[in-house]
Amino acid sequence: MTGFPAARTNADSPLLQGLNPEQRAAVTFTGGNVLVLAGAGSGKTRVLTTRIAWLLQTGQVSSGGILAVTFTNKAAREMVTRLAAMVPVSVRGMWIGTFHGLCNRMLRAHAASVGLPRQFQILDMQDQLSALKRLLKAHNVDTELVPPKKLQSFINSCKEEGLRAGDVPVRDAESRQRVELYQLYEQQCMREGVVDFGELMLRSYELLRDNAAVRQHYQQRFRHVLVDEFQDTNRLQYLWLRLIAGEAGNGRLQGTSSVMAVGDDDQSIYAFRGARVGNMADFVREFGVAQPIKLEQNYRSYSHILDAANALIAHNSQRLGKTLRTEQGAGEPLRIYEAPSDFAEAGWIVDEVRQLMQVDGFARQEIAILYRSNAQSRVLESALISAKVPYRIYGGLRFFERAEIKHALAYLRLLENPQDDTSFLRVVNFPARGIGQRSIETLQDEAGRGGQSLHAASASLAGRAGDKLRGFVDLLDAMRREAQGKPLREIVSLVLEESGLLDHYRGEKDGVDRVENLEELVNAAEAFIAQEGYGADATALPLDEHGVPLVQSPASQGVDLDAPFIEESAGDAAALGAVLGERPGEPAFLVDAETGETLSPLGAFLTHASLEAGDNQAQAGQEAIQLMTVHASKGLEFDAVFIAGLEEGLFPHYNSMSDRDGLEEERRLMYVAITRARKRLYLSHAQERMLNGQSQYNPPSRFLEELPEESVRWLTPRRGAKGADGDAGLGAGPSSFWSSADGSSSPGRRSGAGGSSSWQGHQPRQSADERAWREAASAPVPARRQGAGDAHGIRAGQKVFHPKFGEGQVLALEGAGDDAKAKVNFGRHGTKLLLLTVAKLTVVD
DNA sequence: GAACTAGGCTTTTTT
DNA sequence: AGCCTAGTTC
Repeated sequence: MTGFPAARTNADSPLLQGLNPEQRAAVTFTGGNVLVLAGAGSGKTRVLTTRIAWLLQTGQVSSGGILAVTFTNKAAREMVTRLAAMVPVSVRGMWIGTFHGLCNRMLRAHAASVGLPRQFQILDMQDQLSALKRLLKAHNVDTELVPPKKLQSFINSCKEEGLRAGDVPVRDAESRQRVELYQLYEQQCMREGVVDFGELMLRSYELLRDNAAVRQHYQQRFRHVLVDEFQDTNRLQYLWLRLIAGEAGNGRLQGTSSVMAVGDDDQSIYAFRGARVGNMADFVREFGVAQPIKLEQNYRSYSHILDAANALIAHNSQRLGKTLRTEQGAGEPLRIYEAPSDFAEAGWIVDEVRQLMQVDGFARQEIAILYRSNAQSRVLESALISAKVPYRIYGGLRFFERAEIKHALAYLRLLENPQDDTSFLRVVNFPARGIGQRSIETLQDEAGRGGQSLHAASASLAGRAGDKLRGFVDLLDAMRREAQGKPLREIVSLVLEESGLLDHYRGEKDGVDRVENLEELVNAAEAFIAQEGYGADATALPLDEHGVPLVQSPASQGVDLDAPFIEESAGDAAALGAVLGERPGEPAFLVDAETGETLSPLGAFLTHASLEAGDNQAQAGQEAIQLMTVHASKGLEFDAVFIAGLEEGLFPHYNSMSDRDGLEEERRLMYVAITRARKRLYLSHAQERMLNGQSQYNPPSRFLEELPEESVRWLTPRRGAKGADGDAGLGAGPSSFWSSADGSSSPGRRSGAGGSSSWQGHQPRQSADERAWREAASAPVPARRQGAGDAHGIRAGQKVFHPKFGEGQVLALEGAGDDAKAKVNFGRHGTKLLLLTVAKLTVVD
């Protein structure tokens, strides 16, 4: 590969300006494969993107020879953006994406060779679970004995290890059954033309392993492979990389390409989903890494924060070894606060947040509150709401995972692939069209007999059920016909209307948000088209979710492949079967030369929806405090960070405390949390916490003990020391608990530094809230009256409490004995007629 | 088929 | 406590 403007050698390239010696060594490494141990905040992404830019600029590789793999779409996007800003080369032609995104791309290009229909759909976890439930039902397997979720994680972990059902050893009847179900599930997926996430990876691996031509093609194409977050790779991903990097079949590595694996063993926090830190050591051995490069210079945090992180992680026994250092000053020590309750903890955090903003001038979006589990966000949220501090919460349902969106996507998938039974079942009776369980079971039996899809079987069903089912199928077929040739936006629109989804939600009293989301889906479709270049310009290349063309344009194949700054076109497509088809007046399609099948804009959009579930919060970009789990915070950084709920059992979590590996992963999680902070770090724990509906009294996290004395400051007397907190300990009953919680919110309690302004106005607010809280928490005492016996301590006009609907007023009573009912107005929840023998009603005095 | 209730479950999460 | 599923009743 020649032709780049004279390969400038190292030192004078502007790209290398400002890099420290280790970073520079990594960027310019030329000795084959290398492992980069990149500590938190050590400029890892910069090194990765600069290396790609440097490789291109020095003419060592053309853009088509680059393969860069990340774990999240966000990371891939970031890499593309930064790279585009760095070098004037088109990022098209480079393979930059997530493992799954790239595997998807590979499978689409070779669909016929891997035995998949070109328009195969991708199952997300939800879809997979419902497919499994259906399978279990069809085979009369007791879900008590084989919980669907267990089966799901079994299958997924098999795939993560690279194991097909036939490869899994069988020991006893139970494991035999699981393996059989794995096999049956696979058959079901193939029949329906769907693949799960693990399958994308596994099938792509098998393609490379079993098809020498394909393997050699990609091996020769990718001269440089870069892997981000290498500590999070699972076994299969490792094997996949080995093949890509030049392993010949089962033989040894031949080293056709150079691999740079970048990772940090101390930040490995995904073992629970198959990540294998051991891949780092294996990589060093099998890929012949002479000397790992360590990036230990931290550009993010003050030294108190780093000292704390280093001291904490030193408690782990299994490490490759690495110590972060910084040239920034000491900064302030970490502040540790003990609150009497989770409620008080939230109150304290909000006060500190306000002080950070008002007194210290921190920007809102530069403050993050981190916690171990999502359940903890509630208290924090309510404290922020009452203090009127805008916040943004990560996690939870994402756009494409919302029920109404999944429904709409199911209709769209059925247009694309009528065999998709999971989607069929999802919407066959939604909105309700009189097709009940019985009809569906009959249909499933019929389909099972003929080995047909539900769609196909509908034609041969007799009776009223058959008519109704045919009505549904006709509707789908009509929509499909109508969608023919229309732009994606209109297809989505017409499906929303004609499926009856919009009408359904418009008629629902809480349907406003859902209607809005559905309308948003139309916009998302349009944005997808605009961004990906479909349709609008028939000569544009179809792009995948990272703005990379799915295949090369035939027109570009005549271009000098080595010309500088020209879109690379290595021609996998031409070489291996896929060509870009363009028809006058129609959007570009991806065409499989072997089968002639096409991937339409709709197909591409559906793939996009599966692979990238979208943001979870609508109000992105707004200036707000950031709330998220520690897991979600990985890769981010903030000026000020709060880590809440540092209690034994919560962080470290119970389920991880029993073995050393689990505990060490928790400690790495804590390490990740600490290293998110640039300037300030606040740690807190509560003596009492409501968890799963009951109070828990947990001692402070052991991780607090593992921090160096010099770098922390306790704002409250350290546990064990005598102090004002003594009264709220373990033995405290409900009443003393609440009084102690109240006590904590009095300004006088605070031993930390000033900032009194943020304290004003806090006290009354919290007391009011706490009163409401207390009422809600103490009101229901279901044991007090249940059953018919004294059913009628209840009279009209009384105030009652219902565990679900809250407080309400009894409007009327009717019936008697076991049939006695009360009509109760629950305000916000409306008026309900409740059977007194059943409903858990309590009289409120 | 729809509405409602009872009962079980509950770490983290991306693709 | 809150969410989801299964079961019951109208």
